[in-house]
Amino acid sequence: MPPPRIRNRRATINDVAAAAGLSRGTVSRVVNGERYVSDGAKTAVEDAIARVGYVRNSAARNLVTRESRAIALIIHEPHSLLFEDPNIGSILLGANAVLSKADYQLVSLIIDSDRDSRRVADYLRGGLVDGAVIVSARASDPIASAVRDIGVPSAFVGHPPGTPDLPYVAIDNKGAARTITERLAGTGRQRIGMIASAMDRDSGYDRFTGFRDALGARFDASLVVEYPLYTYAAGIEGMQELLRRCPEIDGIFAASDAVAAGAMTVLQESGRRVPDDVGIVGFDDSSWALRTRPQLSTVKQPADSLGRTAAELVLAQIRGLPSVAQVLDTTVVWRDSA
Amino acid sequence: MPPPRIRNRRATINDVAAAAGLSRGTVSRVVNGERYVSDGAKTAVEDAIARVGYVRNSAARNLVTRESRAIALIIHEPHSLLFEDPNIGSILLGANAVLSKADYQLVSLIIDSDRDSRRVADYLRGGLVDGAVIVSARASDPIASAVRDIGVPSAFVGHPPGTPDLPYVAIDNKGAARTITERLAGTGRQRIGMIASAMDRDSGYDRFTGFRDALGARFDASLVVEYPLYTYAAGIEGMQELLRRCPEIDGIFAASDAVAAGAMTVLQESGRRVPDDVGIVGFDDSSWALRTRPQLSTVKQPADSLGRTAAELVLAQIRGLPSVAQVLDTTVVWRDSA
DNA sequence: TTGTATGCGTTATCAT
DNA sequence: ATGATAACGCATACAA
Repeated sequence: MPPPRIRNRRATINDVAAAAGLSRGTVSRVVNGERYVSDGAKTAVEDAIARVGYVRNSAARNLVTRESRAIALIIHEPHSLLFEDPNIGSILLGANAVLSKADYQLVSLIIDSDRDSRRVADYLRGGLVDGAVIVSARASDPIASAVRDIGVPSAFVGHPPGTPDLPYVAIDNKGAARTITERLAGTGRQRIGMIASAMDRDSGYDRFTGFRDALGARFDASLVVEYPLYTYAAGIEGMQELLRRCPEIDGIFAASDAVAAGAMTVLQESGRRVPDDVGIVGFDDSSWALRTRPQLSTVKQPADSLGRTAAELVLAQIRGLPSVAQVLDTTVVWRDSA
Repeated sequence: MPPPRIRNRRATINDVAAAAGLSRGTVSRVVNGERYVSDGAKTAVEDAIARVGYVRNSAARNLVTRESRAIALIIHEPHSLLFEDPNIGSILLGANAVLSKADYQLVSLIIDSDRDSRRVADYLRGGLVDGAVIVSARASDPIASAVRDIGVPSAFVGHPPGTPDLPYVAIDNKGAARTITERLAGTGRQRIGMIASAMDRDSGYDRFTGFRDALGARFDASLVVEYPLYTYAAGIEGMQELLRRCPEIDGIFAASDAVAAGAMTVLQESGRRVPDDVGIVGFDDSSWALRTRPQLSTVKQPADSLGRTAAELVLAQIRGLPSVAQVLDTTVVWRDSA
C-alpha cells in the first residue's frame, strides 16, 4: 500500500532544495542555467529534480520576471478565408520560425465573435504575452485599437487604412497590381476587366486601384465586379456577370488565384480558350496557380516573409530597438494563362 | 509639465484600494464580481479602477487560483497540410466556439520542429493552460506521450494507433470508406483502384482497409498506389501511375477530395469521361468537391463537430466529469462523379 | 559559490 | 460587508 501522499500537488523548488540538501537559491540558479554553481551542486540538483519530478511553474516565474516569453498571433478572418486563404498558413509558419529560434512561444488566438474579441483583448492585457502580431485586421477592427491602447509591442501584417499608427509589414499591392495589369495589357488585350474582392481591406482595395491606374484612360468601370471574399465562388459568379455584361471581354485580372481559378472554369465552360481567346492573371502564387489548366500567370506574394518580418518587428520592440514599417517585394510569375 | 511619474508600472490592486479608500480584499471582490459588496463600495472601486487604469495581472491570479482558463490546441502537421487540409480550419473554429462559450481562451500552438515540440511540452507543463486538444498526432508523436505524462486534461482529434490511451473523438474512417466503396462498386465498375494517402495516420490507414474490405475477393493490390500527403499533387501522380498500370481502370476511390480533384484532372486530360468511362469518389466533402466538374461524390466529415466534441471532452475532465471516446457519424454525399 | 530574505500581484481565510 | 494577513512558487539582491 502506497504511503498516503497528497495527490495533485506538483513539486516546488522547495521540494527540490530539500531533496538535494541545498537552498532554493541554488536550485533556481541551476534551473536557469546561471553561472556560479559548482559541478557538485549542479548534479545534485539535477537528480533531485528528476527524483521529485519538478517542473517550474510559469505563472510564478512570469509574475516575478514580468515577462512571458510568448507572442500572440491574432487572426481575425471570416470563416471561409480561414480555409481558403493559403497565405495565412505561410504567415503563421514564418512567424513561428523566427520566434522559435528566439525561444519565444507563438500562441495563435482566433477571433470569431465579439465575445472572442473582448476575451483576446483581456488576454493581451493580462500580461500573458510579451507582444502580438495582428494579421488581416480590417479597418475599424476593435482589436487593432485595443492593441494600441494596451501598449504591447506589436506589428500588423498588412496595413488597413484607419489602423492605428503601429509598425506593419505589407506588400505593395497597388504596385504589383499595376505591374501585372500592364503585362496583361501588353499581350494585346482590348477589353480588360477585373474581378475585385475584399475591397474593405487594404489588399483588395489597393489591387483595384493598381488595376485602374495601369489602364488609365482605357479603364472601364463597367468591366469591374466586386465580391466580399477572395474565393473560388467569387470567381465563378464574377466571371458569369462579366460575360453577361461584355461577351467580347478578352482580359481578366482576378484579385486572387482562387478567384482566377473560378473565373477560368466559367470561361472554359463557355467555350472560350485560355489564353487564346481570353487572357487571365491572378494574385498570390498559391497552390491554386498550379492547379488550373493552363497554369496561372500571377504575382508571387512572400507570405512566409511577411510572417517572419512581423515577428522580427515585435522582437525588435521588445528589445528596445527601433522598428519601422516594411514593404516587401513581389514578383510576377508568368505562366500560360495570359 | 506632467508630474514625474514612473512609467511602465501598471497599476495594481493596491493602487486601486488606495484610490478608493478601501482594502485590497474589497477591491478583489468587486473585480471578481463576488457577493457581499455594498453598492457604495462597488461604485467607488469601479471608478478608482477607471482612474488609475487598473488591469489585473493574470500571472499573479493564475498562481494563486492554480488555473489559467485557457486550453491549448496543438497542431502538428507537415507544412503543406496546413494549407491544403480544409478540415483543420473547421476543427479550430468548432473548438473555439464551445470554449468561447465556456469562457475559456483557445490558444493554438503549432509544432514545426523538434525544438517546437519541446517548447510546447514545456508550455503545457508550466501550467499556462488547463487542458489540451491534440489534432492529427501521428503514431509515435512525442507530444502525444508528453501530454499523457504531464497529466493535463486532454483529447485527441483522431486516434492514431500507438497513441496513449486518452479520450479522443474520431470518425469511423474504415466504415465510411467501406460504404462509399460499396456504393461505387454498385454502379457496375469492374476494375476499382485506390489512391491512398497518409498511411501512417489512422485516417489514411483506415480508409485503405475499409476500401479493401469492401472489395473482398475483388480487391487487387496492384490497383492501389500510396502517397504521403492528401494533396492535389498526389492525385495527379497517383492517377497517372494507375493509368499506366491499368488503362482499363473504371473506378477510383481517392483518399481525400483534393486527391480526387487531381485524379480527375488527369482522367479528363487523358480523354476519359467522368463518370461515363470512370467513376470517382473522394473523402471529406470539402470545398474541393464542389470545384470539380462534374462535382464529386464523397463522404461528409463533420470537422466542425470534431473540434466541438474534443473541446467538450477536455472541459468535462476539467470539471471532474467522466469523458469517453466518441466516434462521430459520417454521411455519403452522392453527386455526379460516380 | 551558496544561503537568506524580500517582493512580484492576487486570492482566500479568518477575524471583525 | 469589510479589513488584515497569509499563502501561491519563483527570482534576485545581498550577505556570508
